[in-house]
This record gives sequence, C-alpha cells and structure tokens, in this order.
Amino acid sequence: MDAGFLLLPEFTPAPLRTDISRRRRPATRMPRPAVKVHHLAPREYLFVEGDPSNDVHEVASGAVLVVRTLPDGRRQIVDVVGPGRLFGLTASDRHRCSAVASTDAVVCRLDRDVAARHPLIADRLGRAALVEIDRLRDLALALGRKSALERVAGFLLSLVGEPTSTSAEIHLPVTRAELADHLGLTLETVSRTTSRLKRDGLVVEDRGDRFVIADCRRLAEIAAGRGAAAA
Amino acid sequence: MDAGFLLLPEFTPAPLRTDISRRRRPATRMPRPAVKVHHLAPREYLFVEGDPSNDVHEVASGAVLVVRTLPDGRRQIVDVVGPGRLFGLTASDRHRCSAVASTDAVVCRLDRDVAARHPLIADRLGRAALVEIDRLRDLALALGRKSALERVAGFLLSLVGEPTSTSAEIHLPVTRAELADHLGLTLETVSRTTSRLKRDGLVVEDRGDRFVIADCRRLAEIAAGRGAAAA
DNA sequence: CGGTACTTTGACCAAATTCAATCACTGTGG
DNA sequence: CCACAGTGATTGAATTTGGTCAAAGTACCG
Repeated sequence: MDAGFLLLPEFTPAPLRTDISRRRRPATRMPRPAVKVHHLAPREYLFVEGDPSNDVHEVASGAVLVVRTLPDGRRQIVDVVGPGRLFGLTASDRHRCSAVASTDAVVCRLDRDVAARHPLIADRLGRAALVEIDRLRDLALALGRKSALERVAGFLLSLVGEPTSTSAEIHLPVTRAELADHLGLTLETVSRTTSRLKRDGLVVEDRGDRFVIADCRRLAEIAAGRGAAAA
Repeated sequence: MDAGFLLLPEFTPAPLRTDISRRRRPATRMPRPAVKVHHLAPREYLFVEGDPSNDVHEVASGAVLVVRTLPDGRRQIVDVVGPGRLFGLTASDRHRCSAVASTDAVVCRLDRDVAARHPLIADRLGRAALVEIDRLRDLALALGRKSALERVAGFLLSLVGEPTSTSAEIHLPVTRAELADHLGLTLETVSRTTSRLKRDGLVVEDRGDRFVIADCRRLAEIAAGRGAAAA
C-alpha cells in the first residue's frame, strides 16, 4: 500500500482512478500534520451520519461513497470519491452523511482544525469545497432534469480521465445498485440503460466492471441532452 | 432600500426571508471593501453561464435563483437564495450557472480576491461554501430519492424561519414553474401537489404566494419520507 | 373590460419502478 | 473436476408516478 505517500498533496482535479499513477508533494515544506491511515474493505464504513465531523479525509486508493439516507432506507450517494480527492466536508459539527468504501480502499484522515491551521492544506480544503459545490450542482441537474440514459452516459464519462480521446477504457468502482443510488434510479433501470448503450454500440463491456467507451464525443452529446435519442 | 447596511455581515444560517428584519455588523472593524449594489427586477439576470466569476454576491432583499441549464432548455434551479445569504461561489473562473432575480431584489457584489484578502469575509465565504455543500446534498437526496409530495413538503418547510412552532406562515418567492425547476418536477405536478396538501388540510393558501402551514411537524414527517402517504 | 401571466384541473401517455425469473460469474466443498 | 451456493446482473411483464397536452379558471393591470 503506497498510501503513506499521499499526504494531502496539492489539489488535483483528479478523475476517478483506482490506481495511483503519480505522486505530488507540497510546494513548500511545512510541519507534517499527523495523518492517520485507514484501510477499508468493500462496504466498510468510515463514518456514519451523526458522527462528529472533526476530521477530513482523502482517498489514497480505491473509492469511497458519500451517502445521504432517508429513515425508510432510501439512499442517495452524493459523491463517488476516487484517489486524490478530499471528502467529509460539512458545515455541521456532525456528519450528515455516511462514508462507505465501495472497493478495497485506503484513506488518510486528518484533524479538521489542524488542517485549518496549515495554510497549504487549508487552501486546498477551500478549493475542494468549491469543486464539491460545482460537482453537486451538476449532480442536481442530472437528478432533476436528465433522463436515465443521460445520467448513465454522464457518469461513465466522469470516469474518463482526460476529456480527450474518442475512445477510452474505464473501470466502474461501484455495483449497479450503487450506481442506481447515485443516479436516482433503480438498479434495473441502470442495467437496462447500460444494455442499451452496449446494444447501440456506444460502449463495449468486458467483465461487468470494465467498459470501453467507443466514442466519448457521442456519449458526451447524449449526456448533455443533445443526443439524438435522449429518452 | 436598506441594502447599504448589509455589507457582507456575519454569516447567518438564514432562512429565506423576503424582508429584512435585522441587521448585523462584523465583530471587528476592517477597512470596508468596495461593494457594488445592484437592484434587480423580477426575471432580470445578474450573471449568466460563462460570465467570469470574479465576484461573490449577497442577497440584501428579495430572492435570487441560481440556475443550471441544459442546451435544450431544461433547467435546474440549484439554489433559491434569500436575504443574508451569499451566492455565486464556484471553483471555476467562469460561472457555470446563471443567477436570476425571482422577485424585486437587491444584491451586493464584491470582488472575489478582495474578499479573500479580508479575513472576516474570507472566513464567512469558506463557511458559506460548506453550508452550500450541505444544502446541495439535501437537494440531491430530494431530487434523487423523494416523491413529489416529499419534495414540495420539504421546500415549504425550508421557507419557515425557526423550526419551532406547529404552525407557520410563509411567503413563496417563486412561481410554480420555478418551484418545478427547483424540485425536478413539472409545474403541473407542483400544482397538483400543493392542491393535495390543501385538500388534506396540511396547508392553507391565501393568494397563491402566501401559505399557512397548519402543522409543521406533520409536514416535516412527510418531507422526511416518514409520512403516512408518502406517495 | 379585455389582456396577459400564472395556476388549476382533467384525460391520456410514457419513462421508470416493481415484482419476478433467469442468467453469469466465483468460490467452495464433495 | 464438477456440483452448488451466493452474489450481482440482466431481462421481462405489469404497474405507477409523474409528464404531456389541452382547456379552463383566477388575479392583476392598463
């Protein structure tokens, strides 16, 4: 596990990666704040709703789901956090979400106040909060106004690193059920939708959690609601 | 217009109010950053998607809608901003949302970098960002997992100031269409839902934009998905 | 009084959910 | 090595929630 190297590095507008391809280090030397490293098995919880929100977290490897739950069990995954991204931000002194690993994962935990006193980290924290806002607005747009096809297309695209190539290989770090809980759908609808994408030749699947997007541009058109058959 | 007094005061976890009931001032004296005051008519835009995001805004009076739009015109209102709240936060150097007044409104505009250098305001900005994250997560939960009835009930409750009394009077600062665009519904569904709430005696309506919530507790149960007839 | 903008209501429709098998893959034990 | 759970994914049929289309209804304003 190479988690120890990822000590709250400079912010990366990181795409979701399940492997760590490079390491970054702060531009200046500061006293290292104490970071606790956690290893999580799939479905293992890091914190749950109601826990004190004294610390912030960073994913070193794997993926962590941030989940908001209704009393009757319905749940909305508000974030799928991949390596290099911070999570656990809230204005409240208690978490209003839970955090679960969706794969084997390593996360770094850092005391919130310590982080706030460390100028470099504090800056990164502020930036991460703003990025989170942008991300959540996109999610709201998807949940409120997009069709199942558009939502799924958008999510698959979000797994692609650079928005470049016309084709890309991605790894789904979540099950269909989790995808459904993230996209406000049922797992059956998600399954039908991915099947349709395959049937239409937009993606090729190998082994359930591994996809090849045939044409990112087309998929992006669909995700943006500009696709021919948006429904 | 008493907007001049509201010079980015201390953060208030303010409920949506369309009248200014009190003023606050910073705890310490700092050189006043230059604030520009804007008066907006209903449906007047303050900024649109793509505009440079060089400044942050605060609503002094009225209400402002922050809107994310799809190329084909579908839109998601990601925030309904009432007096005392900041808006216009983003990680990007260009706005990815538009901001429109839904009523006559007064907003204060402040340069972002100036704000960042002003410790008190910077602090408030950071806090506001975290509050925004919590708010957007709630919205995502509503859009992704709640029924029309639950969404409308939740929105009406969000208009109530203190979460105290068993009954409360509220003012809707938005049209049915705007409410629909905020809750991911159509205006017809919103209308049907408010009608149902009236029929069931949960709210009483006078004059379209003025409601009396009969029993906040019951409405909260419904909004949380615990209500008897959640559908 | 007529016009405009917004809201309500109704009838019908469709996208997505629900319920229910079935299928595919993995790992285990005989 | 193969049968068999067990987990997750897919597919199908029926249902439902909310959307679409259309027609009134209501309030406000010149």
